[in-house]
Amino acid sequence: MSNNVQTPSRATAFDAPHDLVKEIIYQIRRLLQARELYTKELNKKYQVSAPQLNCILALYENGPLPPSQIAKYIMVKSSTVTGIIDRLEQKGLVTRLRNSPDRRVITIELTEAGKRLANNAPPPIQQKIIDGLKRLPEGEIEEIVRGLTKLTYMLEVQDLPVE
Amino acid sequence: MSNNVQTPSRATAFDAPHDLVKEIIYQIRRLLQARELYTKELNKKYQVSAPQLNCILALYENGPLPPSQIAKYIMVKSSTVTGIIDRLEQKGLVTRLRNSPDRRVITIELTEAGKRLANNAPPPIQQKIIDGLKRLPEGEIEEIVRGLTKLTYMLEVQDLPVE
DNA sequence: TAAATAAGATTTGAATTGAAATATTCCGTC
DNA sequence: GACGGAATATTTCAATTCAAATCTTATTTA
Repeated sequence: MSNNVQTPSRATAFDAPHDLVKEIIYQIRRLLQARELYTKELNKKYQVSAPQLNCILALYENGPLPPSQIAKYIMVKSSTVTGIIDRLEQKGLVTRLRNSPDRRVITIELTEAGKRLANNAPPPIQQKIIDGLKRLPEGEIEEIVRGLTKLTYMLEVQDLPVE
Repeated sequence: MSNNVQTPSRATAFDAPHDLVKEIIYQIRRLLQARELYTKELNKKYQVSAPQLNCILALYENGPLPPSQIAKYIMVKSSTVTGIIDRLEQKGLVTRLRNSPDRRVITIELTEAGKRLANNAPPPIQQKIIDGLKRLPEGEIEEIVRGLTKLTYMLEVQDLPVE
């Protein structure tokens, strides 16, 4: 992936849809802030943050995984996963196992408490989005997906570096 | 805004567009990671991060502002702004002024170096989107805006809490 | 006027994030 | 078997983010 910083080229009067672009940037920033506020709230009420919850759900859906795999599922670097696992382990929700023939690999496994949490967990994003989308005709949902996909494609994260 | 964590209601087979919802969550996560990778790269090449740059641009476009106003422009809480200003001040790009009759208020002002940076600034993440969007017909851009707006509307972040 | 309240900025503390450096282990080649 | 490189996990470091608490200053109320 080429994530290169480009040479400055400030928008001019000739950039056709400049206001629309501003609107898009603005909406993206809103999405991200909503996400951030939600994870803080989650943490207060359930003592588990969104990244931690995503990690738990990845393990619940896929079985025990090494950190490198978790990183791919939840789309963060593996150095980030280490910290998340640390905190989940402190809470007794996961355990680190060294049971692979390859002794570089460790396996992260849900404890019983971790499985219980996975079953009763709040959704990893606002229920509002899920509920809101349920009320839309499938065509509109597809439109949203198309739009987002175009954006991520522009950002060249289609092929996220696997590290 | 009520951003409350709602009672768990895991999606079931009866949730029609479940995979599409997952796809949406996935794409949002991608947007976030793209933003994060970009800001690291920016920081390495220009010694200024994306939030710092956005702060500089907000000041450039609107003139000197107090931290509380900057927070609104770049959509973060004001305690976050304090840290950003600290680092910009250390780099000599902005200065804190106490020139308001209300002595609680401080004003952040660009230095000459700060103005130079604003003029020659590397593009914030926007530029990639701008360049990408230039190649799309206006109708598709509007589609993207519509989709994002629907999402943020669902989150009821239309009225982001001002703090 | 005195006390309570509000507003603006900051401090503190915890979590996330990724780059870079560091171990540890494995694997191929010599 | 020894060495060099690749893979896996971790550590370290700096930046961002927000909530909550704190400090200072204004404003309102009693």
